[in-house]
Amino acid sequence: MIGQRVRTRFAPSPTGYLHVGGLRTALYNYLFAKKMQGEFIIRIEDTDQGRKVEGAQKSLIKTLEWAGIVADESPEKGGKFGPYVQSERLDIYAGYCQQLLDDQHAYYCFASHEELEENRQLQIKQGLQPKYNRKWLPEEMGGSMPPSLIRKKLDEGDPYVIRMKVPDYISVWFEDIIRGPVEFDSATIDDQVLMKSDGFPTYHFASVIDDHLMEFTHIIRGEEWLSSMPKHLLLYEFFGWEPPKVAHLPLLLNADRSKLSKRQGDVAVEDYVRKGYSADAIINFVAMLGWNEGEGSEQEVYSMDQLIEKFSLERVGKAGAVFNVDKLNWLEKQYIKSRPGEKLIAVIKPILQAELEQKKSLMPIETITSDDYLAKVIELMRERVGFEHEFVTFSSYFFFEPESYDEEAVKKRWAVDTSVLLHEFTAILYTLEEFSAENIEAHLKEFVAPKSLKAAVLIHPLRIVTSGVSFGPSLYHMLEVLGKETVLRRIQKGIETISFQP
RNA sequence: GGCCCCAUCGACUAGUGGUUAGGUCAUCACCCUUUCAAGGUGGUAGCACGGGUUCGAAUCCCGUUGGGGUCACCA
Repeated sequence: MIGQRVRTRFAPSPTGYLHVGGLRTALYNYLFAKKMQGEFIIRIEDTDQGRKVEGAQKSLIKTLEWAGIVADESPEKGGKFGPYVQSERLDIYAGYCQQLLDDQHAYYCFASHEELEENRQLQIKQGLQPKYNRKWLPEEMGGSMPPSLIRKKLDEGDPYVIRMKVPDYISVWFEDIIRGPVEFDSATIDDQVLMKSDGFPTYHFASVIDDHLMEFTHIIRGEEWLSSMPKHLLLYEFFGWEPPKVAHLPLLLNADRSKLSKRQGDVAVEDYVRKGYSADAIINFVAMLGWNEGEGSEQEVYSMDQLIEKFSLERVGKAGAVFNVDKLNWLEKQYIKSRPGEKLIAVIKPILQAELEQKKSLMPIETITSDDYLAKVIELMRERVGFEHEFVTFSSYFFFEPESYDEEAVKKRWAVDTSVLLHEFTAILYTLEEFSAENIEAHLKEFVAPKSLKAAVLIHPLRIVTSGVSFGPSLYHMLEVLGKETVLRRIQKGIETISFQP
């Protein structure tokens, strides 16, 4: 193992969407592998046929790739350690299970669900830890079940599971990269089922075998697996294999510090994608939930490449971290502010085009869908939006006529003489040869000065009639971008529909 | 309940025996400003508690409390 190339894996079960906690686990595995110039692999753990969801495997991988986490080996990509789907490796598990049976490290168990449940209830009632009572542990392994009876059941074809025999009176010890030494007493470890009655292995058995066969050097997974670590270690010992190094990540938490769950917000990466968060921000955010550069660094914004360069398991914290959307939102804004215009245009254009199929625009389509126009909108709006799609939805007046005028704004800014003033000023705008921000501003001030009025008496109404709302970018620049024709049309419409409310 | 893990501002965290306990988000105030943002300045706010060890503990040890995970033929 020394000097061996680092290999890590993310091993989700295809039961649905990708959980943000899963994304972070995948990310840390990926970052660590890449940092060490090693390999990152995706393996699908579909040993529970009942929970398998059609299409989940594909969407899981797709979402990871969307986030920039691309595997070196996976079910779709293949690799020399395949197959990478556990349901396609059944014969492998069967072989290793037989070996454990032969070596008396595992035994057949014919107990029914009812029997087990009854036993469990009894133990709980007695205040004991629910554990299998070893009724079917054979005589030759220290139990009380005669081989003949086991043989008979087997011959009759009764359904059975295969359990591992946890050694008595030993302690299992290991060193967690994040947590340090952890110790368990074997008395607290149950005789875990290795093979289910449907012939499929359990997670514990399959993952240990695959982790070994696929030559992973480091297992990085959530803390919820910490307590099943001793079972896995025992299996490695039974087989005489060297266990990989392990790191158990702290959990992601709800605001109330319970394990991050639905009910209290979105947990699926897909939910965040749908809301408009970018991969940059989500990766950055999730990376900082439990890891930091340390050494006095005050950097908050990291690219994937920077994360790879700086990541280390030693600097992963031990305590759970609350998934705080406020910080995510802030990060998203940071990325929007610094994202190159072309990239934003590429994202915005399809959104706009979809909108244009729903709604009619009075503006020239070729103009408003041009890169040139979109670039101008972006420059005016990039510090004012929280998501990329808001370039279209939040400031829709750059593409569509205002459908209404903000009532409160009108009430506050529309005076008795506003319509008249606007009408007069329109005449000036009409004559403008150069419809530029500077020119508009100069003429507006010129118009207003002799009347000893403040520019605000026109500025606010102009914003209302052209945008419909009371907030937005610099008015003059906004008018310039909208263009003379549109501005004149909207002023006219505004004067016609808005009336002074005393 | 047994076992295991964890514990610095509301949130994410820096800190590894000597710091006015630092940064970011959020929040508050002010500045900038036609609006909204962005930006700038400043503020509020934290070492869960109790014992040790030590000249000296956020830092080391023990305990308490609190939180979490896990105890399936689910992963």
